[in-house]
Amino acid sequence: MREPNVEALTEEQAKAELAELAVKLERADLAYHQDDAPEISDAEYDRLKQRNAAIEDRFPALKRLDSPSDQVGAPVAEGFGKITHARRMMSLGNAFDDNDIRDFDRSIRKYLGLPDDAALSYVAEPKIDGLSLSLRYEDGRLIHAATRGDGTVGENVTANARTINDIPIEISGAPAIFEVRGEVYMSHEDFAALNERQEASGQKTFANPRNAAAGSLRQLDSSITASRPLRFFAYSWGEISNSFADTQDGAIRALEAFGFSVNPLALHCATVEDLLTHYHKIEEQRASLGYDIDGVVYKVDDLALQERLGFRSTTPRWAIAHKFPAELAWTQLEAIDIQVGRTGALSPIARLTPITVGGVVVSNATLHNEDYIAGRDSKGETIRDGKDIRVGDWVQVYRAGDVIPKVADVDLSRRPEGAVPYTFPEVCPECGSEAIREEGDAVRRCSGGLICPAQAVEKLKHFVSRAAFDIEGLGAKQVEQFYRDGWIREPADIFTLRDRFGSGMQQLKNREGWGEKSADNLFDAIDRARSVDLDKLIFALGIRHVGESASSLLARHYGDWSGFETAMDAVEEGNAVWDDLLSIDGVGAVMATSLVTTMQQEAERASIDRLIERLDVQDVAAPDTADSPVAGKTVVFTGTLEKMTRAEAKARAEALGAKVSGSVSAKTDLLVAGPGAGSKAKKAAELGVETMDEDAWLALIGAT
DNA sequence: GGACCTCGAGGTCC
DNA sequence: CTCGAGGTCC
Repeated sequence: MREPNVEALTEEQAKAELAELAVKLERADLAYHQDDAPEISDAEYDRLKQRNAAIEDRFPALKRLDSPSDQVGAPVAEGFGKITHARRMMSLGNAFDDNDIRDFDRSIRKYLGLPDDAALSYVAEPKIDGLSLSLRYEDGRLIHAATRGDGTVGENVTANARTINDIPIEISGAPAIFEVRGEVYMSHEDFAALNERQEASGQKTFANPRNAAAGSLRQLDSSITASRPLRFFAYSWGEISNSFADTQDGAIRALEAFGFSVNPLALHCATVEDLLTHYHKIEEQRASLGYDIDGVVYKVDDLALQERLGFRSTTPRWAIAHKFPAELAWTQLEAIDIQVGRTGALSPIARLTPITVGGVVVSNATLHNEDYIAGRDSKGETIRDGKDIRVGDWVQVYRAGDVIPKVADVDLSRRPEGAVPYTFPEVCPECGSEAIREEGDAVRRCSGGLICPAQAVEKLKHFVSRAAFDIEGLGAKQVEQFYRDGWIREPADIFTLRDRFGSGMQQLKNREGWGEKSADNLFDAIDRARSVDLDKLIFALGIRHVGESASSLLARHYGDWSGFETAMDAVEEGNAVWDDLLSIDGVGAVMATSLVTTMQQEAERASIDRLIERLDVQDVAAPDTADSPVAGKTVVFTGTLEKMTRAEAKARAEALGAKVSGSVSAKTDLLVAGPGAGSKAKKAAELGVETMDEDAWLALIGAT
């Protein structure tokens, strides 16, 4: 098909085509360099490049930061499209010993209101150490495949998933809409062979099968993925158009019948003790399985109960991962360095003689805080038998959760002569200000505030981060560079960058990696960022204890910047504004104090005022209450609930936007009364509060 | 006491 | 992106 003349393109078409060209050219580059097997002819490649340049010439503003025409410093970006999961992909809670599992069973019984001796069965299966993938089938055909991503939005890796043998392109017998979830992994044998091939062809080898699988699935060129021996176990599902099983065990059998590989070690267990027996059996077989596993997953078998148990913010209540003990290794502690964070926290880092732990070379480990180094935990209790950590010591390290390197133990018999206990600095190593440890606080903090360069830089990094201003072309690295050069010292400086260098932009252009276009693009991105939602702005300020969710609460409460600002100016502990602030569900005294102290601190506030002048702050609308019959209502439960427990009733009501309270007052909108309701029902009647029974409530919220 | 959030940390890959 | 400690809220 012939493309339209460049002159005839609308800006929107041009943008779309540039995006397409970027992908095509990148694929071609990759195929050419990595594969020695170009996908398109040289002539075609040149034609695409020329067209890309022509469109960029006509629409200079549209030129991408990762433009294929830029030879230097053009990082690979957005190779994959995004897919929003129809159902969130959750992670699992972790357990580390048998007692954690008994607690898990107890808490489920409590939530469901089941007695200790009632039957409650589970399914146990190995936790594959790979990466999770969600496959969507419609009418039996694979529509797309998405990685987990942040759980809500993943990357579209459909083309790559199609190359995996264990993933059927068509299935039969499944519901019309069927999202299968499972784990992509690589076997030990295939991993070893792949690394041999990589080495033979002079390419870099992978540290472990997990990384090899992840790297292979995220190839932009699916022909490379096809050459990698990936496998897939199905174990779960997302959106389905109709139910296909009553139990977890039945679901696994059904997945198998539909044509998926399922793990042969999945086992239905009638009791917790059976789960633990199976765990230890799997642990014994671990080395001979032929693929990496990092624990055993337990799930409540009855799907109706899973439904009732539901989810916490990131994990289901009805499943848990029982992790294997971490691998340990001994190495020497060469030094202890101190890093200063955004809030001024001084964090000690162990510099270690590099050593391999769990398939990865570790050279740093966190030491948390000064008590941890001294051999005490936050409650003053002894850890590591009270042994302190000294520079020069031989220390045992492991990767907690198979990720974070930590120091587990110290070998006193090998302690070098003359080793002295570590003295934690009482002065900030970055700015020399006093570092103060508040009573009852585990961390020591630099008191320098804005004068501390480390804090200033970390605050700026936070300001431009993804969840805050998210300015394209201005990442952590650039911020550091700009700070060092004195161009950006506080957030407001970002928005005057163009004015300052508008005419003398030479300085920026002359810098390595910055062409005229990329500088222009940066300024355009900054201009776009001027229009910012109130919640993102509050979050960006980087106030201690005020994170993403608190910022959103505050923004919704105050609505616009002037409302927020007025309140912050007027608030005083104990006055009406203070009470109003604390009335926000989720805001307590500590957060409020931190917020108010910061907003009323002169230097800090002046900096914020300078910033606001440069911005166009967007109001935040009140939460959408349209789709829930009880949103915003205050509900009280009383009497015996027969179909659900208190905790369950509360969680469900809150999920629908209701506020659940313990006692009836004039503020109460609705009383749900079971049998045996007493004084509360009476009081509700006196106050004229609407009252209904459990069945009416369930009908109201559309549950059965 | 449990759930949730904030914060800070290191490691790997594209 | 992951995890865990510490802290907070309910």
